[in-house]
Amino acid sequence: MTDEQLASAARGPYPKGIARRQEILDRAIEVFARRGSKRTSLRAIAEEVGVTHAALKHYFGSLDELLVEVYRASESGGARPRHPEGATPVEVMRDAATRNREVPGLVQLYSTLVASALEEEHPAAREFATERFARQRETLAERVRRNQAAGRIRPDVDPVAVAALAIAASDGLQTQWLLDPDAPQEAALALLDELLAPPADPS
Amino acid sequence: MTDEQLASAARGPYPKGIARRQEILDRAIEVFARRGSKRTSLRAIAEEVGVTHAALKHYFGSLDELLVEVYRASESGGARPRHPEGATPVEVMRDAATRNREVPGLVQLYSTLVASALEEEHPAAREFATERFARQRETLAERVRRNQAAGRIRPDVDPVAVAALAIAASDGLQTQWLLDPDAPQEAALALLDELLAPPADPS
DNA sequence: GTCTATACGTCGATAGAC
DNA sequence: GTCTATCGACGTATAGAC
Repeated sequence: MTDEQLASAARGPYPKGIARRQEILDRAIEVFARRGSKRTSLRAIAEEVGVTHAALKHYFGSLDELLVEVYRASESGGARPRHPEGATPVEVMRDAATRNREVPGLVQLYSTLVASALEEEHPAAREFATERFARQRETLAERVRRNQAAGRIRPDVDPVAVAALAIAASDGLQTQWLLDPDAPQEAALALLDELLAPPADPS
Repeated sequence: MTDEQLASAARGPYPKGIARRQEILDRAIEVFARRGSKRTSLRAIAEEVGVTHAALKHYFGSLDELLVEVYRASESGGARPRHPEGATPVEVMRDAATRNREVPGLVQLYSTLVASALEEEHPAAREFATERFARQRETLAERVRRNQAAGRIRPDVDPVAVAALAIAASDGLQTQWLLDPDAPQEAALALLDELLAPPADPS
């Protein structure tokens, strides 16, 4: 089976199909953003988008795959802040968290995807989450190294451990904050940032 | 409506009913422990427990409530390590994480409950998660204060922020580790512990 | 290729018999 | 207190219209 045939089976490689798929995805994203955390079934999305649920299946293969695509698009859709080279990993996560707060239901969607990823019968969600965590750890670890070289993060900490910690903290604090807006999300992230800074040097 | 009537509607207040409920719950816990992260529907659980799904509903009200009860019991069921008064909050979370690893499916169950808690139509899960986070933050913050008084944690950090951070880190690192056993769970928690320790004092 | 119509099996929930 | 019967909704699968 060629790559083209594979792609065809899953989503249609031809201009018309690709465009249609994107069109449906755009509508779906809009529906999610408007709905907030409300219930989302394949059939409900299909109805709001204006097609049958079988059409969604045709383009996306499964509900999980559609949800992954919607999350990917929603996440990268907002205003991208372009962090300066030297921004702290925690600062990056904090900006992401702030942006997430603007999009209703996005954190819920993420949480659902991660929970599904932990169960065997959701391969699409699992692949998404595993890949995303791995890539995030890599990217952030590299940023830690840059910060260490610039003297902005203590040199005696393992970059990968810092990355994993920052991701975990960001994810966990967002859900705590969503359940209880009094939970100290910003304060806790700021705290982590300070803890990672090198000991004060009264040069 | 009296408390007794309320309890009756939900779970049966009379000795026989209570005993039966506990009996069913015990079987359900055993089923979960044996099954690992496998699929869990009200009907599947009922079949393995040896009753109909209607009976489960009678005693637990909803699938969510049953899952919450199973998680509560599984979590507190294992060997309780009784931490020394002076144990660090991170040490406490690390022990909990280690224990969780021994019970297949427990972290998945927790993750499912938290994800459900973020959606409006799961009040039982939401109440469970909100309460649990709040209580955990309180308990851990108190522990932070004790550690600060004893000079084991730097005095200049906010106890509640530390507690929220430790919980988030523990939760997030467990899911990262589950998706990728190479993810630095222990290392990241150890790192957080070190960061919270007071600056070395060469007395 | 794109999409609809239709059907299958399972789900959580509910009503009423016993 | 526990069952059977039934409900509407779900994700998925497939045949075939165009």
